[in-house]
Amino acid sequence: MKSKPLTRSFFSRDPRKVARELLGKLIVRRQGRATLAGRIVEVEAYLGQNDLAAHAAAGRTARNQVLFGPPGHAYVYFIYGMYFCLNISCQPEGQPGCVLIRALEPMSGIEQMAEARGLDDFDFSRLANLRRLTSGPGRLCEALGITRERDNGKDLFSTGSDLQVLDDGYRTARITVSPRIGISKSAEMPLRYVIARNAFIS
DNA sequence: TTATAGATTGCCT
DNA sequence: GGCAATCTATAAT
Repeated sequence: MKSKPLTRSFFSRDPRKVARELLGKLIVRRQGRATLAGRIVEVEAYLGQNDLAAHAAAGRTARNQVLFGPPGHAYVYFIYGMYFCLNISCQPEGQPGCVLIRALEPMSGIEQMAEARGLDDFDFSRLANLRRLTSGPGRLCEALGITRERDNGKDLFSTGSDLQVLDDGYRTARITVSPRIGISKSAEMPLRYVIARNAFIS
C-alpha cells in the first residue's frame, strides 16, 4: 500500500482516540534531500481542564496556545533546559488536547538520525544502539531535528510541510494501555498507549 | 523580582 | 538506583 497522509479530521477528535489510532503511523521529516521516517510505537494523550498534567489545564497561555488552535498542528515545547517534546494538537479549534509522541521505530534516514543524535560511531545493526536514536520524546526530537523555533505551531497539513504523519497500511496487532510517564499530577490516568512488546518503547 | 518544578536523558556508583 | 545538566514557564514574594 502506498503511504498516504492522514486527514485533518483524524485529529479533530478526543486525544485518547487519536492516540490509540496513531500507533503504527509514520512520522516523516523532510530534511533537505533526506527523508527521515519512524513508526509511532508509543504515545500519550493529554486532555483539557480535567487533566492536571496537561499544559492546557490552567487555561490558554502564550506557551500553550497551539493546544487551543485547530487540530493537526505541532505543539513543541522545551523541557528540562535541554530537550524538546513533540505533540500534535487534537480537538476542534477552541478545545485543547494533544497527543505526545514518545517513541518511534526508525524506518529511514538512520544515518542522519545518528548524526543528529551525536551517535554516528555506533553499529546500528545492534538493536541496543538503534534504540538510542528515537526511543524517548527528547531523543526522537533530536533525531528528527525538531525544535520549538522551527516547528512549534506548524500545520502538518500545509502543502509541502516538512513534517507529516502518513499511513502506510501497517496495522498494530495489540495495544497496551498504562499510566503516563514522568508526571506527578493526574498520574494515575491510563493515557499511555504502546504497541505491545515493541522493542522501541522508551 | 526571585524561586522552583518540570510530559528527560546520560553518566555515575 | 541516584543525580547533575540546563532553561523557562509559572508561582510565590
